[in-house]
Amino acid sequence: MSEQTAMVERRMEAFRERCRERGLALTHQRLVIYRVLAGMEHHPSPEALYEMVKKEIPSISLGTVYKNIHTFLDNGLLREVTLHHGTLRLETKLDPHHHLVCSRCKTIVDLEESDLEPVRLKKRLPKGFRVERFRVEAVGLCAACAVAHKSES
Amino acid sequence: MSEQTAMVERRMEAFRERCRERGLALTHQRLVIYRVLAGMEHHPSPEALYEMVKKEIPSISLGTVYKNIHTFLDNGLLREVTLHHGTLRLETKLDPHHHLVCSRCKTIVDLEESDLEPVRLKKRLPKGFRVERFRVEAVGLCAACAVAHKSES
DNA sequence: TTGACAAAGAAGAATCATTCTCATCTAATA
DNA sequence: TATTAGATGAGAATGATTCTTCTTTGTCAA
Repeated sequence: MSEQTAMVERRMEAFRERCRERGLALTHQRLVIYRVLAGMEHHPSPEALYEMVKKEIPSISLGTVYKNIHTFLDNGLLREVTLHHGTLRLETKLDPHHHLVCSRCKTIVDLEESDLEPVRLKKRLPKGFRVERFRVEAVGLCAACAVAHKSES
Repeated sequence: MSEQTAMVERRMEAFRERCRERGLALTHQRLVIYRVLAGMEHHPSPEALYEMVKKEIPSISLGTVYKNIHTFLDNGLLREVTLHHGTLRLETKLDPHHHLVCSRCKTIVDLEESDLEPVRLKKRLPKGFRVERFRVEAVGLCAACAVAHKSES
């Protein structure tokens, strides 16, 4: 069994267990969606995932893929690679800097480059990727949301 | 004159100059769009920007705002706060890690946390923001795009 | 096992963000 | 000031995502 297959198997096991814990039905569609996603090297869009899944379940609908993506995200079975897809956000400050992002209200505030220890790779990257700059997002809760969050839970 | 106003003025001056250099007409709409954006603390969406600009130019159309945003981006007058807006990207790898992002073909590849010197703030943040984790994007060109880019220019 | 019920799926309409088209309009410059 | 390339406004078109409705399927108690 290859490294890759073993990894997919491990993730599927975790998936099944989590679904049981959360009372999520283990439908054929869900198993296929998750397995396909776990087996992909890159980070597909819902549409791309749908195309892959259709090879195994031709009758599946795009809506089902979207609905399950959200179910999985809500249950910590998936991660979004990017916060703030969905709408363009703009800035006129052009010198290098980073951002604080509130994971609850999605507000973005600047973080000066000088407030952060310099970001550095430990070693050269394989694969010939040429890094031009590092973008850092400090994800967390803004003051207002931290308060709201505490009183919720 | 406040710090803030002075900063906006400086950006407007740079804006005017850049437009002249690039042969971009200095229309009333462009000046207002840019000034409003430069004066905002946060990082608005096109829709939010449009709402602000409409207070000064009620007849402006949303299409004009979008078109100018792209003109400004193309000419280095604005930055997108987030790459990858536009479509959700997913991953099943749940342990902390970062990403390499090709700015040309938008491919995303994982970067292990252990490949990077740990990210650290130099000092406590003001404003009571509570950081939960750092997300780092190493932005650059993948091997394939680096080659393509060289032969283009 | 079976049957009832809640959860999940399929299909397609609806919505939201963004882009495009095209008929005016205007900034730049001669 | 007249010319004209480039810019705007209005609204249609597109692409991504969500919603609605009806049908089907897992799950669980009997």
